[in-house]
Amino acid sequence: MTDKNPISPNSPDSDFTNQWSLELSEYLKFDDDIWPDDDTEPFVSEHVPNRDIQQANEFVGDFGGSGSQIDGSSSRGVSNEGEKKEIRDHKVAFKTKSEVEILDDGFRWRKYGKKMVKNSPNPRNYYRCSADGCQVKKRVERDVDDPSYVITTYEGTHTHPSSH
DNA sequence: CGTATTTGACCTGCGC
DNA sequence: GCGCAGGTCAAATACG
Repeated sequence: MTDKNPISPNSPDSDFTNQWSLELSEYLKFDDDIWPDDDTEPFVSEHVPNRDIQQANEFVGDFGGSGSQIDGSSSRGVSNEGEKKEIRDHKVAFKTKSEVEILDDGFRWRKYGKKMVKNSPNPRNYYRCSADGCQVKKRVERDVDDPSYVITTYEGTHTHPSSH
């Protein structure tokens, strides 16, 4: 990776600077709760000028696939400490139209895993916040029907200012 | 030199 | 009980 944006060679990057110059197509929500619409926003706060990503309204519940539920909370190995806090499982999935998955939302993400989903020929990337204490996780996967679309699933809530 | 990224291995949960 | 699917960690490597 020599470039930060390995996009198509013939695409005019005029609009593809390095921000969210894309259009939110669908907005998926999981769980009963959602981030506060006025505080501690996971991303796109004051860093992104193109903040036209307001509450869409496209509910897509079939994202979970067939029986595949998004779950990542499990006691690792020999854990027994009552770490079950009030931390709600803020699981939010965004379907964005972009050619790159490395969209800079103002936070630094460190890739910690790549897996291939059985329902898609596309790999799924797992990112985690680089900030200390920030246990926010991000999951990026390409759409099966529209490879031009990227499904980003955010898990958790940032607790530190964007150090970017 | 430090940080980010990579790939494979390994663990856990569920299903059959 | 084993296999599958999905998720996570860890060591090595690349790059700034």
